[in-house]
Amino acid sequence: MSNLKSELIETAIGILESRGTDALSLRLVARAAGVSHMAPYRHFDNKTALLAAVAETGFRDLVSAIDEAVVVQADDALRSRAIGMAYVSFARRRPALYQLMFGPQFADHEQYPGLDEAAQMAQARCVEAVRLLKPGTGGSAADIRPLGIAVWSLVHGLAQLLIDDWLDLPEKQNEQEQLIERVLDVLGRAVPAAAADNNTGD
Amino acid sequence: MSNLKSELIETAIGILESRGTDALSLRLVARAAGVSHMAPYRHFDNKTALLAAVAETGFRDLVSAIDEAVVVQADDALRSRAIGMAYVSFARRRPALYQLMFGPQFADHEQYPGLDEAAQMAQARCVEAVRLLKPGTGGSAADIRPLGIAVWSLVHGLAQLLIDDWLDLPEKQNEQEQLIERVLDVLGRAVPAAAADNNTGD
DNA sequence: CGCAAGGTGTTTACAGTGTAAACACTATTT
DNA sequence: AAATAGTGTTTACACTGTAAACACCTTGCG
Repeated sequence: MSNLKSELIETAIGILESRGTDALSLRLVARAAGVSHMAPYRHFDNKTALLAAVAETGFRDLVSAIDEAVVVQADDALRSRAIGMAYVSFARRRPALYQLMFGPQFADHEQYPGLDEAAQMAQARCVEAVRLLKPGTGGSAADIRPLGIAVWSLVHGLAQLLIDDWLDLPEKQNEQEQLIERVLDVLGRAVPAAAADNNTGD
Repeated sequence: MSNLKSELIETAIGILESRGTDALSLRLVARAAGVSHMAPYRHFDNKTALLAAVAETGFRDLVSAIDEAVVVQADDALRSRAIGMAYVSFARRRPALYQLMFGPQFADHEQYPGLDEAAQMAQARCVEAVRLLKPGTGGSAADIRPLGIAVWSLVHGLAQLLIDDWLDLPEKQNEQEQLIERVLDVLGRAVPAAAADNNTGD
């Protein structure tokens, strides 16, 4: 059983979040973990594979954060909103990790099945946010797919724009959160409308 | 007047789009441009500054692509939709460039004012997409701000998810585009609803 | 028991990277 | 004519990811 593998992942996350993405070199991770700079290669094919493992635990943390935020809510509408807020909050709380998770390095998803699976779980939470708002029987899978994608896109895009500071936000933090809530609510109100559209359309 | 500066930018874009982000090293750009590997430093403070210039022309290209798609449309609703479609199409057509544009390297926006300005122009097109859908007098700036951010977030997030292949799309390309349209339309329908909400709310 | 095998770590080596420093040439200004 | 500023080059350095060869330690098996 190799203790070192998971220790490297945690060390990498620590460096990522304390010193930033640019400082995250394999050699530094190895040094910080107290091993030679080639030791990581016994547990990961290459640097990207280590980063993929980091990204995977990132996705699992994200899913946990969402689930924890959801269970304490009283009704479905609040639960749905909590998913979006928890998602964005996670990204803002751990920006470097979040960026890594969606970095372009893992283009070949076949190569990192664990990462892909963890990401799917995050996506599923967005679909869940839609389902919680849809009235009635829940509808067919085909119906909610565009809505689920829309929620994931909105929430992910907003997270990125916030992290990279493309939006100039109000200074006060509660105003920031209010603005974020309002952005998320745009979709929150759109979902029942779209669902009703589908019902009358058929 | 230095021909080399803009030539380096174009060369960099060429490498970026033909060989990918990982291959984009300063030294390769210099070699491809036929100069010594230190020549770029006469025109850019460092590698990031060159990348910022590349990103800036990327944003300008994006804005051009949107504007060209808009002018040929017949009415406001079509124009609004065309903005979103053109945005996403650009990202899919030039994925490496798009990723670079939103890369985390340019966190300090004070340092790259040209880039920031170009990005603001792209954001303005998203706000415009909202305005085209809002009925009546256009409302106050505060009203549309969450809507504009929502549009930019949705469109940007969708672009990223598409580029990095997180969504598993249908194979046929026209089905892909139909799905994308449906995702964008979720917000397209939400905007008038939200606007009406504001009107009745006051 | 002895010993082969495989897993885990090390040292050494190498090509490639971003960038600092010193130098050369050319055009412009005074 | 001389000083200056702009543009390019060569050289040097610390750092990176990774390949290769070697050492150790466990484990299974004859």
